[in-house]
Amino acid sequence: MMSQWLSTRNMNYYNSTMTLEQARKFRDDVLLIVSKIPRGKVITYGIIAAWAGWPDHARMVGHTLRYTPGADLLPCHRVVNKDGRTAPGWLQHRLLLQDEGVRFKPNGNVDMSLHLWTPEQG
DNA sequence: AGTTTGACTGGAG
DNA sequence: CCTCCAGCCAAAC
Repeated sequence: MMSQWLSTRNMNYYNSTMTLEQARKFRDDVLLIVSKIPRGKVITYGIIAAWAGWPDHARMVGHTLRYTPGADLLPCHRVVNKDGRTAPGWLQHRLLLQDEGVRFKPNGNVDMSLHLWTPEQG
């Protein structure tokens, strides 16, 4: 159940910015937020990281979603970068969003003015 | 143990 | 609109 992200890297956290406990909470907060994103809405890695209390860990949000087993059961396709760009190398990302009505701009990015969602919006 | 690599971000061209 | 770069930080080499 425990993600490989934690189980294989426990040692590192004690020498890094997070304790193991903080890393677990971070992961749980990330997954919690993602589970709450409404259909047809998107959120950014940075917003999630800040909400979880680690504003500088946007990259870790992406890493968590990609490598935590079970994260694929959540609507993690509703997470894009701050410009609305879909994940490089994940071809279905755009299609999954389009299936729920998300509009894309001519440059290929999500139209954030229409679909950005923040945790404060409930 | 040092370097490179990412589902990142902000700012500068 | 794009690319490039510095800062960011865990993971992979």
